[in-house]
Amino acid sequence: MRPLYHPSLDDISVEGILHALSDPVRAHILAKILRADGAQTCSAFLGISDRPIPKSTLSQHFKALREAGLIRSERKGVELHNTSRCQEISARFGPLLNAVLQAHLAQDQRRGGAQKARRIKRT
Amino acid sequence: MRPLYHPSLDDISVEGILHALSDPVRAHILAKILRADGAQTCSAFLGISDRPIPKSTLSQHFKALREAGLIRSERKGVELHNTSRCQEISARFGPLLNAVLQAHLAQDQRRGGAQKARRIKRT
DNA sequence: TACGTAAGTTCACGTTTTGTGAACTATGGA
DNA sequence: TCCATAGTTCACAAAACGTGAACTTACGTA
Repeated sequence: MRPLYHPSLDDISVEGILHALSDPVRAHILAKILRADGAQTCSAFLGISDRPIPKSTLSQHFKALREAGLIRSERKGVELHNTSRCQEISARFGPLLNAVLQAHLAQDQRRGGAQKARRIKRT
Repeated sequence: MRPLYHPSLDDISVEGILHALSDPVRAHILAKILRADGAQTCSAFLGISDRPIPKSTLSQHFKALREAGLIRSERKGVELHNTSRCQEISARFGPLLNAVLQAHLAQDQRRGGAQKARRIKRT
């Protein structure tokens, strides 16, 4: 297993962030990590969407978020502990991240996803 | 030639906007259209990047922006007049668009692209 | 009317990216 | 030592992207 790559702050790009968050599943993942008190494991997200996400796909999503600089992942035993890098990001990119997350959230609520959003929040 | 498709406000999505603007060329195009007083034609952007962009590629970029709901294009004779839909978008999506454009701009300036940004501004 | 030209679009096709099942690699118990 | 669990890697099919070449449309100009 390769070591986990995390870009330095300087290597994080606006286009990378936007691309990573242009996928609603990834946006959900980040939002939930951000909301959580402690770290979140990958498998906590297997049922995040209405259709179940395969493990391999989920793994790629985490890799995408990590390599875009949005999360930090540490191996703890058999699992991965994911925390957000939102603070660093916001310090460098200003209101970008909040605006994006907030827009996704508002959209979820606008859509019938009122139920879905609540379910995710609870989980 | 097919008619130009413009999504209604309700059909515009956060993920669509982010995906469209995760390409720096498209972000530049939108920024310039927004800055311009009147409408902008497509061919005004042939030299927007350091390497010249082929016409066909440019055409696809405009289509992407249009179908994401970010610009409105009207045929005027032989050319296309493109204007931004940023006002509508901001009314619905709040600070999202400004944050994204601002982040791109700041990044351009941070990079050696200080020159490039100035050149584009002038054009 | 018939040409020529300029602005975009469409098509075809090679390249890249994405999603996913299957096989694999840790790690932590019993 | 064996098993289960978490996540990764691989291989490959499907989708998205970039671009040259051919095409369409509109506008002169003769």
